[in-house]
Formats: sequence, structure tokens, C-alpha cells
Amino acid sequence: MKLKMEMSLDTKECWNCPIKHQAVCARCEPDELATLEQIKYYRNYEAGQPVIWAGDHMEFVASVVTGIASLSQTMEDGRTQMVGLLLPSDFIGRPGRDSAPFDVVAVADLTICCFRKRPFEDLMTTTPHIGARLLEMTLDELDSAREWMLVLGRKTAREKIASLLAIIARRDAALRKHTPKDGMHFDLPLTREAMADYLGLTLETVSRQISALKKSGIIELDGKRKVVVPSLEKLINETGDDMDGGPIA
Amino acid sequence: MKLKMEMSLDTKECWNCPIKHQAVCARCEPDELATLEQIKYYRNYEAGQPVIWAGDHMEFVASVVTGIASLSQTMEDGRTQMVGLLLPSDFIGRPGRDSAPFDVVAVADLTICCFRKRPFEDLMTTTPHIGARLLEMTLDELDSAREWMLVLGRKTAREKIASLLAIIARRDAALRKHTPKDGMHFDLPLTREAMADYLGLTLETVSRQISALKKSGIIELDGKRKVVVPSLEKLINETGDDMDGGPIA
DNA sequence: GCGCGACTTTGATCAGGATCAAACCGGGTA
DNA sequence: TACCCGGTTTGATCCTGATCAAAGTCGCGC
Repeated sequence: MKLKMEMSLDTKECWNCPIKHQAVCARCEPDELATLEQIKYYRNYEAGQPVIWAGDHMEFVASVVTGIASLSQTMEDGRTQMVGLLLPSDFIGRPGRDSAPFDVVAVADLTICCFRKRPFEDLMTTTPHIGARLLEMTLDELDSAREWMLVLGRKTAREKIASLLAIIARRDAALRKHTPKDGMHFDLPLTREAMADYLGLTLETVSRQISALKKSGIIELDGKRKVVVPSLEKLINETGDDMDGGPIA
Repeated sequence: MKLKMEMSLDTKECWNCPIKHQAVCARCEPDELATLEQIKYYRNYEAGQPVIWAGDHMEFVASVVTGIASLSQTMEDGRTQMVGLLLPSDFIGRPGRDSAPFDVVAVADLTICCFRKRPFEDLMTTTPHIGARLLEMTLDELDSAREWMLVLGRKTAREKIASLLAIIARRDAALRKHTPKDGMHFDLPLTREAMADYLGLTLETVSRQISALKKSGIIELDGKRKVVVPSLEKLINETGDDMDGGPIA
């Protein structure tokens, strides 16, 4: 059993938070940050642990600080669809509702910064910065979700895999604050099954298509979980998207 | 060529607008409404006409007043995916961005209430009501989009058709301000092709599955475009969703 | 080292939808 | 009336990805 990951001390204050420029608190004035500081607390989850089940009462909203979580739905017969990946700075929860619409599960070891819901909502009504930033983030997420609908509804298995890899490559580059480039390598944080659930495929098909991309020289694998992209252009060619643009998040 | 539909005079003032309680202006105070009144104008489109192409510069944001529009994406090779249906009171556009992320096309004769973008954005910063309402609407749309991802990624053709019919039935009932019930009948506002684009299917499969549902007694058809639902429960059984809940929008 | 369990790969077969093709229907117009 | 045209239905066949099954890989604890 792995030890629970703890955040290092120096990230425990808002003014030193690694996501302070991207998260819902990005626009806050010092006094607003001070208020957030009062109502926040951290929670840690290890890979695989559930954070929230759909329908649960939520007493907090939160921001992902480090790690990855998934947002997903499951039908009675067990078919599941992942509907979003939550990366650092992404927001969890909905001011104004108290039950969660989807399951949230830690995919990799996860730290979230929780805000007690009632005070957070109060703060939203008394200051414009949080609401404005949340609106901005929500509109971006809505665009991302809609772009993903094209992947789910119209792309082939190979295109789906390539699209997922391209997105992870872009996000990984963004987290490291440089642009994606040829020869880049990154961690594949998802199991084959999680990829399948995100892409609306089976895990066997995911495995086969990854093998096929490898055979075509589009990607190289280093172990099961590390990917090298020799030519970003070739990868994007496989996604079915036109060269520039394409889903960002 | 059909005559362009014009709104009747009595809906041309905000205080008499049919969607004033649901749209982005729902929370506005009288003085805010007065400002909106200054910056708004109506536009009409007939079925089939484009409203905006993806990438276009947008000089307005808008609310659907009457009719239906679709939000969609098309790949270079022609594959298209509808990513949303816009019904009366739904919002078009994104404060803070000036190019449209998706195509908007009138599916049925359409009237929208446009707000010049710059003044609208200014109004958003000076009053909380519009931003708060827009956030609320955007969060709902995000949930809807994510629910639709389950349909696209994991449901069978039959389940997809049943899900679409169930959604249209619910929305139709909501527009008429009563709850959906057994024996209800409603208009099918979409062509088979539009349904296919919404569901990630081909139009032939849509046609076949509608025939199959008819043969099973789940629905009855009156012409090509009117549907009767003898038992709502039976229809929902076909969606794969559990009885209550299910996608709302 | 060995064995176990979680995850992954690969193979064989099946089936749900796509594709290609043709006929049908209803409404508008010459 | 006959014709045409957009939308729809139905049929025959194909193919992608699902399903069922078995073997391979890696990390970890004993």
C-alpha cells in the first residue's frame, strides 16, 4: 500500500499555490484571497480512489492542485463513459447545486483544494472576480466538451487514439510551460481501460490501435506508460483534424 | 420560396418577451432591461439558413426567441457532428471571445434577439445579474453536453434514437409548461439527416431504428414528422437510462 | 527466486452499423 | 395531370470495432 501523498508545506498558502494564476481564484484581489484562505482545506486521494459519486451531497467545491481526476457516468449494465479529465487548476463542483452530477475519481495521486460551499457561494455574490473567472472557465470547458462530442460521434478508433494522444501531449506541454514539439515525450497517465472509457471504445481496441500507431512509426513506446512523438505533424495527421486548431483541453 | 417569418409586434419589447423568465436576461432589474432594450435587435432566419460559421467574427451575442437552431462541427471530409440544439431562451455566443467556435444553423424558422457584443460585455461587468444568470445557464449546458457524451460514446443505435425522442418529448412538454405524459404527441423538428448528425449515426440507420421502434409499438408516427408516445415508460425503457433522471436538455 | 495479480497484447470470430443502391412518398409546380 | 425534387424507406453487402479467449509482461511481496 502506497503512502498517501502529502503536499509540501510551501504550497499550503494561496500566495504560494502552484495554480494561483489559472484556477478559479486567478482574478482575486489580496483581500479576496484572504477570505478564500479562511474557507479552504486540502484533501489527498491516491490513484483509483473515488472523490465523489454522482448524486452525493457536496459540501464543497474544489480546484485540482496536483494530479489527475476523471469525471464519468456509468449505466446500470456497467457501460461507462468518461466525460472529462480534470487536471491541475480545473474546477470541481457547481455553486448553486448540492448534488454531484457525475462521478469523480482520482486517476493519479490527487490533491484538491476544497472551499466550503456556502461561504464560497457567498463570496461569489459579494465579489465579481470569482464568478467572472468561473464563467470564463466554464465556457472553455463547454467548448472542450463539444469538441469531444465530434471525437465520440464521428471519429474512427485510430483517429480517437491519435486525438487523445495529441490532447495529452498539448496539456503536458502546457503544464511545463512550453509548446509541444517534435521528439517530445510524456507520461500516459491512463490505463488502457480508462482510455477506452474516455474514447467510447473497448480496451482491446485501444491496445490494438496503439500497437498500430507504433507500427506506423507515429509514436514510440517506452514501457507501457511513456510515449515519444517523433513528429507532431504526423500524429496530428492521424487525428482527422486540420493541422492547426483542434481540441485544446 | 417561403416568406420570412416576422415576429408579431407585441413581442418586440423586453417586458413582453416570451422568454424573459428563462433567458440570460431573466434576473435583470427594470433599469438593466432598459439598457438591454437599447442594444438589442431581432434577426430572422428561415429553416436551413446559416446564422454563423465557425471562425466568423461575431459582433453580437443572442438569445433564441422562437424556432430551433443547431450548433455543429464539420470535418474536412464532410463528417459532421451536431453538438447542441438551441431552443427558445438558449444563448448564442461567448462574451470575451470574438470568433465563433461552431457553426450555427437555423433548423426551423428562427428568431433571435441579438445584443451588440461590446455593450453587452460592458453591462456584464457593471451588473451581476447577467453574468450570474449566464453562469447558471452555462453550467446547465455543460452538464447536458456531458450527458450527451454518454449517448454518443456508449449507447446503441436504438438507444440513441429513443434518447433523442425522450429529450424532444421532455423539452416540448416543458415549452408548453406541462409534464410529459402517456399519449403525448409532438412535432419532430429534425430531418433524418439532422438526427443522424446529432446522434453520430447515418440517416439510414436512423430511419431503420425509427421503423423498428414503430414496429415494437414504442412510438406511432403521424406523417413523417409527428410522433405519438403511447407509453412514456416504454420509451424511456429503450433509452438505457434508469427511469427517473436522464438528460434534460 | 517464485508466484501472484493487475494490466496489456494478440488472436479468432461475431455483429451492429456503414455503405452502396434502388425504390418510395408527398408536395409543389409547369 | 404529370413531373420533379427533397426527404425517406428498404434491401444487400461490407467492414470496423465488439466479444470471447488465451497468453504475455511487469512489479511486488513472500
